[in-house]
Amino acid sequence: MKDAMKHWLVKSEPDVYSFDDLMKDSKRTTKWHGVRNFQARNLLREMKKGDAVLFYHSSCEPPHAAGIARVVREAYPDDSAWDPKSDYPDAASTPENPRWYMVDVQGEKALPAPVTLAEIRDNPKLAAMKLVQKGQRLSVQPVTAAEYAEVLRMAEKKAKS
DNA sequence: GCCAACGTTGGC
DNA sequence: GCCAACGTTGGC
Repeated sequence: MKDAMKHWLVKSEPDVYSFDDLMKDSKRTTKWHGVRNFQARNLLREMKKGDAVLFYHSSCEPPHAAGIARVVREAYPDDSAWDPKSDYPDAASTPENPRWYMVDVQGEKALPAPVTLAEIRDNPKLAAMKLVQKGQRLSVQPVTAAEYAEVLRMAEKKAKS
C-alpha cells in the first residue's frame, strides 16, 4: 500500500527568502538548505516526494502562511555546509560524511489570502499545531492533513470576504 | 530592541 | 552524564 501523503510547514524569513522569491524562480524550485538543527533535519529526511508544504513567513509583521509548495526531491546532503561562502557553514559536515540535508521544494500557488499567526491561534481546530505551541521554533514541522486543509479553507474564506 | 524558550557545546 | 554558558529563533 502506498503511504499517505504527508503535510509539512516550513518557515522562512521573507526578507531572506519569500514565497514570491520561490515563485519567481525559473522552475519555481529551490533547495531547502541551511537547516542546522537535528530535529528539523530528521523531519526533512521524512519528507517524501509529492508531500504538501505550507510556506510560512516568520519574523515579519504579521507572521503568516503565504503559500503552498510540494516536495520534488527527497533529502540529499546540504552542500552549503561545506561551502565557505555560504551563510550556514558547518565544518563538522563534509561531502564524505554529511551531517546536514536539504530537500527541493517547488512552489505551487500562493494562498488566496495570507493566514496570519493570530488567525491560526484563534482557530480552536488548529490548537494542536506546533506553530502555536509554546516554545516551538522548529523551522520544519509536521502538520496533519486536517490542519493543512483547515488553513487552506481559512485562506479561501478570507479571500471571499 | 527585548526576552522567553530551548538547542548545543564543553568543562568537569 | 550533568549543567552552566552561550547562541539562536521568532513573537511582540
